[in-house]
Amino acid sequence: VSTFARQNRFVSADQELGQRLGAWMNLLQADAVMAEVLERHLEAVGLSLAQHEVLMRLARAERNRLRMLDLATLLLVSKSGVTRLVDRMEAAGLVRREACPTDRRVVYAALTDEGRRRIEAARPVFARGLEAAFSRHLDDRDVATLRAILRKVLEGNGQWQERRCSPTYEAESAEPARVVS
Amino acid sequence: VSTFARQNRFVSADQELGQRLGAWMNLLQADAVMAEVLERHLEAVGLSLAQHEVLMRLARAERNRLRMLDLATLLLVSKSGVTRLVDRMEAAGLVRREACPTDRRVVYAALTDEGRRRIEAARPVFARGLEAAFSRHLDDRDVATLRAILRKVLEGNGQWQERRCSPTYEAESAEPARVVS
DNA sequence: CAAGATTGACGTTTCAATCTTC
DNA sequence: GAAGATTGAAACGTCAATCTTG
Repeated sequence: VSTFARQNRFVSADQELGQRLGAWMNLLQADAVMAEVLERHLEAVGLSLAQHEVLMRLARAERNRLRMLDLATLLLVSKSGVTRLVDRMEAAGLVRREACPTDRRVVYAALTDEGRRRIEAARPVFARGLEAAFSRHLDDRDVATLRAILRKVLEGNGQWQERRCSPTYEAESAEPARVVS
Repeated sequence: VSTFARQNRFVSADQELGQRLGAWMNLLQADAVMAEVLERHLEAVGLSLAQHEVLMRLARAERNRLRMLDLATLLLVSKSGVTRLVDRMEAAGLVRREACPTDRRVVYAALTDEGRRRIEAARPVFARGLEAAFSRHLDDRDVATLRAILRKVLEGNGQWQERRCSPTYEAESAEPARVVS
């Protein structure tokens, strides 16, 4: 080890953090890399990653709609964040706001026909993006192991929620397109 | 994956996508949860997570300084992003811009005395944050496995760089890029 | 011309305050 | 008062254009 390394407190101090800091850095970067790949793939169908996730969440939700606050929770954004996101997507015709008849404080974000077409068109594209960023480099055991470890982290932080963390992609096409008046 | 499933492109594709999608969602959320815990811990020493990473990168760099562009690469932000970040941190007295005598296009971001004090004060706090968000829930094998898997993903995407991904890599080049003939 | 850094314009997200409804 | 949603102001980051230097 160089003289510099011995002089630098951080190098030795990092031994305490050990592999933990590295794991955190790798997590950050894997996230960034994968997001970039997915974003690039979704450009082909004119959706941002955020928009895609909104549509995906709505597509698999009961009656293809979610309360604004529930959507915010699923997307890991703030209340105002989801308001603005839905603003833009409503302007783009991808979603529609609906009133709740039983509680007038509640606003639903609902999938439009156009939104449904777009998420269905995006599906194979997104799958290919995930393949390119992820599957191509990992086997099934790796993926399962990764999920198990991440689950431990989330559960340890009291943040594991089946609905948010454990997707069952098949629900998306369970219902035929609904009539919209 | 069974032979039958492999023959059925729909089923096979969906099952695999579900696992991959789940892993991606878990990655996103683990990232968000850990970032939030770390931010909260760092509040005690008056640093944001982004500021902390700048100081940490500078603290371990040769001569405690880095070219703006190298810093941007390490932080996974754009050129202008690092300009703005250093603007704010310079105003806060945490870093200082320095000219490069041999190449006047280059600007270094360098640690100030105050910056050094702050990153040293932050070190145990950050370590506790990492412990709370991460280490507490995983054993050494989990961490090693996680890193190995994430490394596969990064390498597969051509984004593995020892310097950026491995915290024990001590030396940063303080010199301008070498000319390759 | 190419590399490094900054700037201006812009898009996105958050916080705090506000409004409405329960 | 509390819950749900929205709004204005501000923070933060990016892109494209620009400036300077090699």
